Amino acid sequence: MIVGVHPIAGFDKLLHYKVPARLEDAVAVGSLVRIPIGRRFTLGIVGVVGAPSDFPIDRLKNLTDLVYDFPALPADLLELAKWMAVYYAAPLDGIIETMLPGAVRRAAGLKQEKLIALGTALDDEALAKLEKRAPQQAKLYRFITQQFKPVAKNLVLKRLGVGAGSANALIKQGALREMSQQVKRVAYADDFSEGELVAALPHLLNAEQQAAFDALKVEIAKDEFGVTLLQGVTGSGKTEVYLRAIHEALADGGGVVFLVPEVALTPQTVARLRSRLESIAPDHACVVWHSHLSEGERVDGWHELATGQARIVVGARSAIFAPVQNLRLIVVDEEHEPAYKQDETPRYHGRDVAVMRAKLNGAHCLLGSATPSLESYANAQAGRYKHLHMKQRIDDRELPFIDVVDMRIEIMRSRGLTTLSQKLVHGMQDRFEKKEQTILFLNRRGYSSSMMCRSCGHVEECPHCSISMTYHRTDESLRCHMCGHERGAPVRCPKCEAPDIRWRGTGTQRVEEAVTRVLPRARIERMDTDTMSKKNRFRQVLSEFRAGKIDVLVGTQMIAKGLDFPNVTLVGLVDADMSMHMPDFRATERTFQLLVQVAGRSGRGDRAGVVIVQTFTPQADAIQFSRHADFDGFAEGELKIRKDFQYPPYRHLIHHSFRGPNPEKLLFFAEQWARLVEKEFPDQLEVRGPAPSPIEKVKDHYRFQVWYFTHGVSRVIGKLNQKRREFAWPDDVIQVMDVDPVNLG
DNA sequence: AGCACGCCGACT
DNA sequence: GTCGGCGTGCTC
Repeated sequence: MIVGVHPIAGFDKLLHYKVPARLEDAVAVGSLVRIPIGRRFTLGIVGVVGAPSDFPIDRLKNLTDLVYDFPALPADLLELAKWMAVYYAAPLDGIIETMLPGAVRRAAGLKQEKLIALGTALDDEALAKLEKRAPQQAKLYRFITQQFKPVAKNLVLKRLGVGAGSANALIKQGALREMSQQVKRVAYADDFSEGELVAALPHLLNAEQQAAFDALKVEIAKDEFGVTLLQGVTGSGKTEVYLRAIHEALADGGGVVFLVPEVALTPQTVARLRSRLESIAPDHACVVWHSHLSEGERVDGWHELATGQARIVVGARSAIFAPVQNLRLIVVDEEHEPAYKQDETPRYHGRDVAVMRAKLNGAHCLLGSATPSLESYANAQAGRYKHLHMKQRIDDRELPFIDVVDMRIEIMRSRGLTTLSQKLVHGMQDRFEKKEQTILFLNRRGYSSSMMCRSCGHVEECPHCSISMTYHRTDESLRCHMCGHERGAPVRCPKCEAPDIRWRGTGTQRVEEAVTRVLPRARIERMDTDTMSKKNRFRQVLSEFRAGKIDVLVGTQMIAKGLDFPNVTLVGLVDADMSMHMPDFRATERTFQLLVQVAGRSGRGDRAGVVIVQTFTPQADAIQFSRHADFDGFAEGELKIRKDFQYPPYRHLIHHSFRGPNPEKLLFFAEQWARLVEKEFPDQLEVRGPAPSPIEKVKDHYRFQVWYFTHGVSRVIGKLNQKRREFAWPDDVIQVMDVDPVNLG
């Protein structure tokens, strides 16, 4: 029997090995095996059974060992890994590595045992000397000389009552040899502790939940691939629908993966979910999977799933790689969350991988969100996903005190450039007098301005990137900070021809200045990348703010990192719409939500915390605020897009980086790349900015980068990989840095 | 990733 | 003459 193995050794090539007769029955596709490679040993995953086509069979080596007698990377995960390698232009071995828990990669489960055997034999004289000077050592030595094969070190020492020191001394002088061998660990004792079974009441479903569940039940019963987008406002009880669907899949004998964003994996959440799931399927343990588990815990859970003792896993992003058998359902909660994206190679999106894994297994994938991502929404609109709605809240709670200020009116009133509305200014002054605090949020740093039409609200955006163009005073131009697109600054509005163009100063610096003007005695601190360059500054400012030494904090996204400010009773979103024009508007949305929570928590008696939202465009009417708690109390206050909000169409922004040690070679790649784009992708690919970018030196290697937009990621990357082979580019020369959906209005 | 091989400058 | 720098290529 001959098998092809993917080594986990830092390179990406299928190597073939002969399988020793004793292992033939147990080795199969997906097995984790130990292989000799060069003069060392590593682990590898069996990828195919069969002889190589381009390598002489008589030169094949034997594989050394089988680590587990079950497939460590089941066929579906191996397929998934191959798909990911193409889709994310990442080396396959790296992907396989991320799919396996670290301990498994190091062949844990195999206990190391030290053996000792005879080394260079001592002559009689030396033995006699030893006998006299070190009787313990002599005793051990004599015992070993009587053995036919190496013996377990700890066993022998215990039997003979000899200390480890004696053995080590003999080993050191060469009379004995020490070696280690791996021993199969005894199967895990099934001792998962009975978590207090929190009263796991089967909640009654309301009409909407029931309708959603009925629809899902049909989908799951089909036993074929499909995706459902469950769009339900927060508090509409999505979780209960998930649980019913999971029950359905488990009852069918299937396996389930339940993904949640990492932040949602609090101990309470996990405990509650776990007790509910285990009451649904009492025979099957629920494995919890996240980055804070100890290595042992993770291996145990992995083992239970891989052997079929457990059929359901709840976890963050990487839980999508759990070796769940007979997969029938994957649930991705809060599918829009950016936490599903991995920011290191291999860069992948947990939700997209989930959809693909469902496809490979003929399973159903359920995506849930109150505010679906653009790509999921677009897929639902296009009919590729089934779209379910839940619009009704289970319990209506009071709304936070949220004021939306129309800045167009504000500007007319003040007849000039306005950064802070009257309402916000009065609010801040009031807080200052009461010794309470204010946070002003604006996700643009610096002093730069953007152009905006005063009569129609039009914001000039980059035609390629959809971000607002930045005004550069030096040469009277508008520039895109993303792709470098440039045009002369217009005199009248490009849309309605009105001459009322306003150059809005919306950077944090300008906000800080404005606050100083209206609150001259207040202590103001600005927090953005410009001011936080020093390492400890960030923590220092946050702790000072918390201690009340700062009255007003002006900041960008980064203030969302330490949001525990009980004395903040006013939050100002200085420019709500500009934020919504940014490509990463969801991150901004998230910051909004967190800030609304801050205000929601800090009410004073009968006086609720206040959020003042400043906005210029009618589009902001689509922004709606609400305050309520989800099932786990995770969201206390939330901003969301109103349900009839029109999602803009989207494309993907792809960022590739080409790297290598040789600049001349890289230059050659760059030229080939340019020719490739010209010839192969005239309509699918729109390369932006200098393409390719100049070659630059980074640490010990060189690189150039390319950004482009595309409607079909897999098509383009597939083509690119094909060309890579044709051009004989090295495997690792291309790296996908990022694949991001971009909204283009 | 390791490791060998091979091609050039420095030097016990 | 050899030692050793790293650039290049291979590992079944």
